[in-house]
Amino acid sequence: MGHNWKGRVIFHVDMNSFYASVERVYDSSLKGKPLAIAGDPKERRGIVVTSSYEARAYGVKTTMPVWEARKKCPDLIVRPPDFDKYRKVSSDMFQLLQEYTDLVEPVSIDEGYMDMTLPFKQGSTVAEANHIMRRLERELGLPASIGIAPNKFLAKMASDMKKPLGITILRKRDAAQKLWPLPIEEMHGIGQKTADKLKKWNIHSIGDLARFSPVSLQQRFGVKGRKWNERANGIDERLVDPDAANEIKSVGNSTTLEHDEDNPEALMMTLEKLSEKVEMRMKRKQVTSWTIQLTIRYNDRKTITRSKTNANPLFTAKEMKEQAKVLLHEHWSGKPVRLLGVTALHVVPVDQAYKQLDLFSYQKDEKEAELSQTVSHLTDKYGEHIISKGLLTKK
DNA sequence: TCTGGGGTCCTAGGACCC
DNA sequence: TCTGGGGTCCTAGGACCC
Repeated sequence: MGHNWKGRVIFHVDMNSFYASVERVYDSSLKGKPLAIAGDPKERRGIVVTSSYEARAYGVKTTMPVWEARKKCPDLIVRPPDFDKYRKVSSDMFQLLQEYTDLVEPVSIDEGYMDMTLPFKQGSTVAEANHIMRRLERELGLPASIGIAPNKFLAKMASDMKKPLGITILRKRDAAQKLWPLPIEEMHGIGQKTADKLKKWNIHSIGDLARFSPVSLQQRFGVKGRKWNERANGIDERLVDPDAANEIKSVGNSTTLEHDEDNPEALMMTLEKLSEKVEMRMKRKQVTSWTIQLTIRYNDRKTITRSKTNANPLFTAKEMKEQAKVLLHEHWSGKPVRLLGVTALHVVPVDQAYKQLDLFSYQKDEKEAELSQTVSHLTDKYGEHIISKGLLTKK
């Protein structure tokens, strides 16, 4: 009965049909009805993003086209997604979780890990999870499921076991009974492609994976293969990292065109709009980037990406637009395009980029002209206060 | 008259440098 | 005269997740 000082207590909090639940908070007439959040079918974006449990009972599933969902469930109510609203509610939700511990790691808009090892005494774990679940429901109107386990992987698998409004404890010693019977597709991190490959090795369940030779798995699938074997055996050392979500790596914007497009002017115009949106979001996040990536999906769904890394960060929408246009000009086959995307890669905070640039230029005099140009961009975009912290004061 | 949009991580080859 | 080995960066694609 002594305190298990070696083990961790990890929660995985998973909101149930999050977007649909949020819509119901704002419009109570949607309660108890089959509801799907989906894009506009007229714009070819009509796929189901989330659906209520009432809709799921009819066979409505995520990524299903709206026309197909309506065929399965004629009374289906369809609402367009409102991501600004969801982001706001999501931030309320994480704030509530942070009342229990600082060690909250958001993994997506509607789920996160909590390291609950320290905040309270042994024995109160389930009560604490209950408290969180009830408050999410009462104060925010949102149903959630919580998985409790000694590590992230088991907590994640546990939160899936009882939905909606479920609390599931999954200890390492429960793995054989509760985890191993599950089909391999249900393991987090294993998708259809990998499942198909594993089945050729006669690995059909998580238990099969747990009992399989880790050496063989590593030989065939690399480090990933060994990790699958470990996780299937209930082993996962990854820490809950509250800062993980702040370390943005890329910012992108893409759109499926209303119809397949082969008119270069129309494509260029779309590219401009996409670049402007990316630039706006980067500005809001106070980040910059050296690399621009263009994504083209053709009408046969074949998708290519082409990227270019610059000597200097691309600060303005104009520069990003130019870069994206050059990439399109160089790499577009001329065939009709289904989707276009612009993504800034290798994203870093503006102040950090500025420091790197400073050091670089300090060492190379011939970069002086380029630098002062960049500084003026910086000044335009972010104001004097950023500049004054660094290079200009040195000069 | 199918299959969105936002991401992350990993792999692998080639260039380049020492 | 026929050539190593390590490290890093860049690029492209693939798999996966929500």
